[in-house]
Amino acid sequence: MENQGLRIDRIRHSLAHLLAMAVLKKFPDAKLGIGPIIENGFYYDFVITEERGTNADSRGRTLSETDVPQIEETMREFISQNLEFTGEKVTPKEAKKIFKDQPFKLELIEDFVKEEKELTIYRTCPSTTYNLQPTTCFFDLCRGGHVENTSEINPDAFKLTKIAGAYWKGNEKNPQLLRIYGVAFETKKELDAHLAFLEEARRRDHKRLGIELDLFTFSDLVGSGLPLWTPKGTILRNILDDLVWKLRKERGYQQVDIPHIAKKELYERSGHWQKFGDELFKITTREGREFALKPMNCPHHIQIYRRKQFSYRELPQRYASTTKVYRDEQTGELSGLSRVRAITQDDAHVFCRNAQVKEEILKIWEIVTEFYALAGFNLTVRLSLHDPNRPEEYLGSPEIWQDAEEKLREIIQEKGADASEGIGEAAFYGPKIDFMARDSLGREWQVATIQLDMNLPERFDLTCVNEKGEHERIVMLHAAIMGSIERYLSILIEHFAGAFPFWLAPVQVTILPVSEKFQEYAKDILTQLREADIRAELDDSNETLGKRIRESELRKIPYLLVVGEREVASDTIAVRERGKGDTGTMDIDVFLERISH
RNA sequence: GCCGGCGUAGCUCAGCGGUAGAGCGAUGCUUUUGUAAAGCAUGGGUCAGGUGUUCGAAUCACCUCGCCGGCUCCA
Repeated sequence: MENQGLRIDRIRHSLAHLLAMAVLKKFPDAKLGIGPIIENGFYYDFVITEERGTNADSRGRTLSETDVPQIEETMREFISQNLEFTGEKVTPKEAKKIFKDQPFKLELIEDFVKEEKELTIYRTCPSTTYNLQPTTCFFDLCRGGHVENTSEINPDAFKLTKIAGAYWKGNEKNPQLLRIYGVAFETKKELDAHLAFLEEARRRDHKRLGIELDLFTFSDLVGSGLPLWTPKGTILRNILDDLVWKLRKERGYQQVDIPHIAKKELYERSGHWQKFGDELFKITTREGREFALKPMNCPHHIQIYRRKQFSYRELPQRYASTTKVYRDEQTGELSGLSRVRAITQDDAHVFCRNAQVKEEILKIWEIVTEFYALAGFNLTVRLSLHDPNRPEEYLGSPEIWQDAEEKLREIIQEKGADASEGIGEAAFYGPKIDFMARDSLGREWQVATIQLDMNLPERFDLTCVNEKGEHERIVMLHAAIMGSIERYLSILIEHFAGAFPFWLAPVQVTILPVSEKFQEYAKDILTQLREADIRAELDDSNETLGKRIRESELRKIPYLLVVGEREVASDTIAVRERGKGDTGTMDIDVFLERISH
């Protein structure tokens, strides 16, 4: 019996070869990159140039979307020919001969020789002949892992999905290749399920839903990556932020407020000027002084701490600000709310003694757990460590790092959390405990983060006066609960498909009078709801009741209250719940009671 | 930033060398509505912006801006 996972991998790998064959059939001069398997499928990289005419301005023909169905069809033809994949070991010389027209393959051969790896070449020989060098067979440099015969591949269980650019060997200094992606499964049923998942993800896309639900907008004049928040969207932001603040306040945090720019010198001292480089939005004043929009809040909070000499008795000092940071992301990296240039962080910094670190981290951990439980997220934990092979990317000595990382590891152990460890995932000033949330579609997102920082206190000489009257070095904790409100909202919108739970819905209740005659009663209900702090609206527009119900359902309002003759007579409301239809008539007090928990 | 695909009314889109269209939304009137779309009428566009080609450009070319999918990056 074959292992399921291996079998599907072999199918995907084989399809990558067939993809290359199909592309070569259409573009015999295509240069091949690599074609590995990936999650749910495979891809293959190519350079495709086809001379078109001989005049001076002839341009290389490149593959376009319209070629994809044809390539897919060719792949199916190959599958139906019951082709075999046969591998044999070759010498570098033999390999180079076979791939003499394939510069990328030649480079790989060189790499393999350097690494003293064995060279294997796989051969597939389709019955339809076409111009493949050196014979009609297709050869690929490959360590194996194919199906034995294409008859093992279900021709209806794969699909080419998209074309994209990709750098050779993933390095942006290398030439860019054309990458064709495909998805593949053992059965058509699995493929259909996957395509349905993609469709569902597309349906929930926050960029689409956010505009539809009128939560945010973008303006070409304001600029890309700079979302503008509408009244409804702002309600969402404030609800979330208030919640975080409430949890923080209970644990001794204090709000502080800071400007959005600072002098170059601040960021030089913190290390951000060097570390962020081109990502800083820089400003030169008329007097020629250099400022930057803040890329992080820690240096500002640090300066608040530095305003006076603290006694150990006054520690920890816990400062929180919900404020924006600005990063000049490359335009191609921007995407909806997930990746923006103006990022609202719910940022806090704890200045404390070494011995207080554990307790403070546990407090933040509590906030994180409580906050995410509200949206129904289960969190997983990752300990993000520095990469010892790239010391130039981090501040501070190896000893400091080891110490800090060990401390976090202990806390995670004590919490009994099942944490993974991510080498190279640390911040440049310290290791982190990161929290990941799994959304309703099963996708994982990094959300909250707790960072232990022993470096910035060093750089800014942060101390307290201890029991002996000495200046004692303190440590800093960076704690963001949502991380970025923009990003967290993008996750929430998709998680709930825009149907926010009652506590979060920008509009919680819409009142629908059956006709104009019941407007007064409806207004009376509206007042009562608003007095009870319910975010309620009245829809008395001149439309049929059915139409107004439809519109409110599409706006994903949690409750609709229909009031007409019967309700006026009995001083009640008819309650319709989102997605559930009419749930009956009740007194308004009963309704208020019902929604209060 | 790079590769590819796009940009037409508030939204979704058609038109693709002969001078601007539909549905929804908006506005007005009629209707006074009982749980997912009442009827009629009206308005609405420097066809993203710019420069060319052409007798003529939404349509073709080039540049800029913006969006989407990837790549690179994400402290």
